Amino acid sequence: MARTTGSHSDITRPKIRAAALRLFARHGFAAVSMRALATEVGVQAGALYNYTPDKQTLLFSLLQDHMNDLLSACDSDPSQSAVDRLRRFVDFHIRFHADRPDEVFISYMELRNLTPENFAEVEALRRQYEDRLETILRDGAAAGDFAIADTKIATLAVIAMLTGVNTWFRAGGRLSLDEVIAQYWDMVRKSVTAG
Amino acid sequence: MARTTGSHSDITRPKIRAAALRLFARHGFAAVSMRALATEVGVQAGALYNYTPDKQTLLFSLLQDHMNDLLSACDSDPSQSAVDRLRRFVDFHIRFHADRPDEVFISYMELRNLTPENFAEVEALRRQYEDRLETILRDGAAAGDFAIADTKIATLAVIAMLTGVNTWFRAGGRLSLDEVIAQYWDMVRKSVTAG
DNA sequence: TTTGCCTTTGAACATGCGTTCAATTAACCT
DNA sequence: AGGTTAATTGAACGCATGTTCAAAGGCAAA
Repeated sequence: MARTTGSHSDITRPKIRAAALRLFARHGFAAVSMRALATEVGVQAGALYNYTPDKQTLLFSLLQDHMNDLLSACDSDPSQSAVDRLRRFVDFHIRFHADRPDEVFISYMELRNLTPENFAEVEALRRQYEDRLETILRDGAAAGDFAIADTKIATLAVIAMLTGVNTWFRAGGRLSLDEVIAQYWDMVRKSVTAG
Repeated sequence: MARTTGSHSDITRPKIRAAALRLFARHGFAAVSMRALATEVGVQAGALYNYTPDKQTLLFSLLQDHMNDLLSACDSDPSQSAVDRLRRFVDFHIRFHADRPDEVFISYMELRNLTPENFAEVEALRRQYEDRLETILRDGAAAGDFAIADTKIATLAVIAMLTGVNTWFRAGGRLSLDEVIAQYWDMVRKSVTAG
């Protein structure tokens, strides 16, 4: 056999990316062989190399696209008040991440499996995202809306807290996403406001 | 050659654990071969099997010991006020974790490389630790000291926030650990208090 | 000095890894 | 209908993997 009926790059390419996302998230990048990935897609291992030069580049591409999606979707309207922008950020962050558990998981767990060059690129994108939040906190502190000792620490603390939702939240669980967001917004708001 | 001069299980055993901790944290469990580990220790791969039945058990043992250390070190004196106990918890958590970056990293990253049985055991220990914090929050909420909508969420949010320190804190950096703890305590306290 | 235990070596085993490529065939264009 | 391109197969490459084990030799007690 050779080319199979119905085979087309427009079909196979997204299947490979989806399968890689799922398997990398479930078992870890190093633990997923190209043969296992190919089996999940329904092709032989050799066929994968029509779509990626190597395994490393496949991982990098997934992480890079995820970070770019994140930055594109995160609008920061500087005309609103810092409090409103922070509220929108919390809502956006939790919702966006809850929608993409595999991407988020991989983006945190598999960074060390990137080559130094690829790591630097993804890390720069992540820092851009953190800067969006830090800008909000700094603007709010300057305006007297927030009481924050160190905006860099507060940024990292808030992001860690929000991203933590992904470790336990499951749609259809005890709490709806709206309820979760409401409580996190309450805690975030109080944590950066004068007590 | 066979047995080497100076070889002794009291020396080799801790060397293996230390090397495994370091390498697993740096490269990930799946990416570290038994031969690479043996090289780091200074023995041949076969010698490792005097100290662990297999690679999986070595990982499990490291995680289990870490969680037991954590639970032993975390005293919870119920005679104090909830606010004091929470303050002590924040201080303890950040300090304990900052002292053991490799153990903490592995405990979060390599859970999925445990067999289901081993995973369940480690997970149970982790839940015990979370329960310590939740008890503090629930007591404080009952006493009217805290304003918390859902103590389970608040528990997870606070732990995620605190553990996030490990992703960026380095001794000798811009801020001392005391300064970091002070700011995190400020944020945690405000986040669970009526605003 | 001899005896027996403790520790390590080094080779071997079967299996799996990422990657390459000529051959093969489906899909598309004219 | 025929020719070109795109997609896939399946075998092969060299090398690394976790684990086992007989042989060897350091160590401590008698």
